[in-house]
Parts: sequence; C-alpha cells; structure tokens
Amino acid sequence: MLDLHLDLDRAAGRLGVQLAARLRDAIRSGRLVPAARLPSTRALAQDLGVSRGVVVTAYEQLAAEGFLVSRPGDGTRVARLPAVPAPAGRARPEARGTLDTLPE
Amino acid sequence: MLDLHLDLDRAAGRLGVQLAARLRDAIRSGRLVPAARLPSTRALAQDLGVSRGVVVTAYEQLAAEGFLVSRPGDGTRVARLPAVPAPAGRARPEARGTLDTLPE
Amino acid sequence: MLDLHLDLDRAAGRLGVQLAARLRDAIRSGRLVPAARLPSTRALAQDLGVSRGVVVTAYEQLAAEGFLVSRPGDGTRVARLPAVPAPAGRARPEARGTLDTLPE
Amino acid sequence: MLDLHLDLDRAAGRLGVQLAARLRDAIRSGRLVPAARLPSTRALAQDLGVSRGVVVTAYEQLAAEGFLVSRPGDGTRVARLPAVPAPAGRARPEARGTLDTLPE
DNA sequence: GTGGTCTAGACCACC
DNA sequence: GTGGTCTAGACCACT
Repeated sequence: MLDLHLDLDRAAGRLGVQLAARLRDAIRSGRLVPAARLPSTRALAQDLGVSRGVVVTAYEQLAAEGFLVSRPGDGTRVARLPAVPAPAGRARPEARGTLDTLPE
Repeated sequence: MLDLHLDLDRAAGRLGVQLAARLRDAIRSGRLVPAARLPSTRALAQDLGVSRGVVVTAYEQLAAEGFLVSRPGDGTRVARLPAVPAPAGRARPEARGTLDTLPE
Repeated sequence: MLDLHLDLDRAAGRLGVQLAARLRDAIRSGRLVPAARLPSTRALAQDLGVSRGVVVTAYEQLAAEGFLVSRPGDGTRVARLPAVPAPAGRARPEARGTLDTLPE
Repeated sequence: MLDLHLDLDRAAGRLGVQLAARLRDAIRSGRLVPAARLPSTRALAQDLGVSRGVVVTAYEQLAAEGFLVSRPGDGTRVARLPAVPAPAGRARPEARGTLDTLPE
C-alpha cells in the first residue's frame, strides 16, 4: 500500500499538470515501479475530488512522455522503461522586469 | 539598486498572483526592506509590460495580507511589520489522495 | 479573405488534432502569415460546429509547438518566427503483424 | 505468401477501423485477390495481438462494404467483385469552416 | 469496467 | 470580448 501524497492545490489551477508532476516524481523516485497498475481515471478522479478530465489529462501527458502506457479496455500502467531524461521543451516567452528600490 | 528579478510567465496567466508572489518573496527574504517605497502601479506595469490592473491587483492583495501599506500621497511602501510569518490561517483547499498500488 | 478549408472529419475523432494539423499546414504554407490574428476560440468553434474545447486544444498544441502565441485577454496570433522543423516525437508502440495468404 | 504489413497503431485506438482500412487497401491494390481466403478471426487476432472482437468488427465492416464474403463453414473470402469503387454514398459528416484573416 | 473523446456550461483572469 | 481551466455527463471502442 503506497501513499503517494497526491495532494493538489486547487487554487493554483492546472490540476492536470500538478497531478502529472506528482506521478512523474513517484515514478522517477521508484515509489511507483515499472508495470505497476495505476487506478482507473474514474477512481482516481473521485479519490482526488476532481473531474475525470483532470486525471485523463495527467495520464495522457505522462503517456506522451513515455512514463505510462495506457490501452483502452486495459488500464494504465507504469512503462517498463521510464527512462527519458526530460522532454526538453521550448523556451517560454517571459516578461522580464527589474525593480530598483532604495530603502527610503 | 536592487534587481528583484520580477520575471513573469505570461503564458501561465494569473499575472497578478504571480507578481504578488514575487513581491511577497522579496519582502520575506529581506530583499525589499520595511518602509521601502515601491514603484507606482503605472511605472511597474510599464516596466513589466503588463496592464496596470495586474499591478493594482498584486498591491491590493499584499496590502490585505499586511505586507504593504499604501497611503494617499505617500505611495505604496513595505509595511514595518510584515507580520504573518506564514498565511497558514487562510484556508487552502486541497485535494488529498492516496494511491494504493501493488506492482502486480 | 482567406479560405483555409478547415474541414474536419467528425467520424475520425481527434478533432483537436485534426484542426491543429490544418492550421499548421496553413501557417507552414504561408496561407496564414506571421502576426495574423486567428478567430477567437468561441467563434471558430461555432463556425466549425464543434465544442470550444476542441479549438482550445488545437490552439494550445500549436502554441506549444511555437506556431501560435496566445495571451489571455488578447487573442491568438501566428508567431513571428514559426520556424520549428517538427517536434520529433517518441516512437509509438505498434502491433506488428504479417498476413500470409495464398489465393486459394 | 504475401506480407500484408498489417501494422496497427495501438495507441491510436479504433483498431477495428484500422484493420479494416488495411485489408481494404490490400484488396483494392490487388495484394489480396478475389476468392482468397482470409485467416480465421481467432488466428488473425492472435497474430496481431489484439482481441478477436477487433478482427470480427473489421471483417463485418468489409463484408458490409462488399469486399468480403463470409459463409458458415467456408470461412471468409475476398469477394469476386469487390464492387464499390469508393464508398461515396455513405454519408460522412463533416464540419466545414472558413477562416477569414487579414494579417493586420 | 477502462481509456479516449466530445459537449455544454461555467468561472476566472486579463485587456 | 478573449484565452485558460474545470466540471459533469455522455458515447464509443476495447478487454
């Protein structure tokens, strides 16, 4: 029985991304071992108190990254070779700004 | 002259919240000292390349939290007693969840 | 006035992916020029007869690929430098199979 | 002995539709000649690593289109007159859309 | 039952 | 008004 501490900060939004991050960490750290079966999207959604779409999004993202493998009708499992260093990612546009303040 | 690194991630949205978080951190860490005067909302907005409403929102929130004090004619300043070691009193809705998995 | 021929095959599913593909082609081919403003997600959804989520998904994907830039409150536009060769992509698991048949 | 390259993309789902498409192409292109006997649903399912229902669905669809003929005790064979040059008669719901954009 | 997808509606933040 | 996000419900395909 693994307690994955899947707490989500609802106020922060992007629940799917948060959940994916939690699960990714669990896999990377080994708390979630290869071939382990994950809860169904419906079950986890209910457990977390979020809509199923949130869980589907998270599983989808992790599947695209190679951490999970999900097949319709069969459930979702941790991939056998969760390798993958990290999907690089394009640099996000940022609004740079500097604040010059002199203490009174 | 302090460089506060107030970079905002435009793509992430919630700019007001982001900005407030950055300023809060600056105050907590001491990079922004008590009584220090903050830039006007208009100036900071222009510096960051965001609309003034974003900055107004951030200042309002930090004022409500006790970090900032704004008085007409005196602009906005860091409060002398930034109080609130950690806003733990504020309810933070969370979705808790446990994951029971047995690797088959 | 550009007719982008954004026809979608509803029976094929993955409407968001289809739409993204159509728009990507339009950008790559130059039919959609840099800085051109795209219709709002709501407007295009209604025009195509799909739910807004489908359009949001497509815009989101193209934004992640660097083809589009969307900012809340402002609309969505074609990026200035739509470069990007193609996001490689991990090899998909396949079910291989051979069929040996002798014509009677 | 014909290698039909019946590779299916499991991640894409709709395996039945994919398989039917592959077989239809094989018939149209002549790689699968009239009166040729197809493998049993069980055999092909095992060969492809999918459930039998997938193959049954594919055979059924092709039979309905006139490409295959299945008779009890005689298995499934390619029809002598694969007729139907193109299933244009079947309604194919499409979402048409035009995009009018002027590059500002 | 399980994942995949789409819909319709809603709320928020930003401009 | 616009994009971003979440919800709730539904249908389909596969096992």
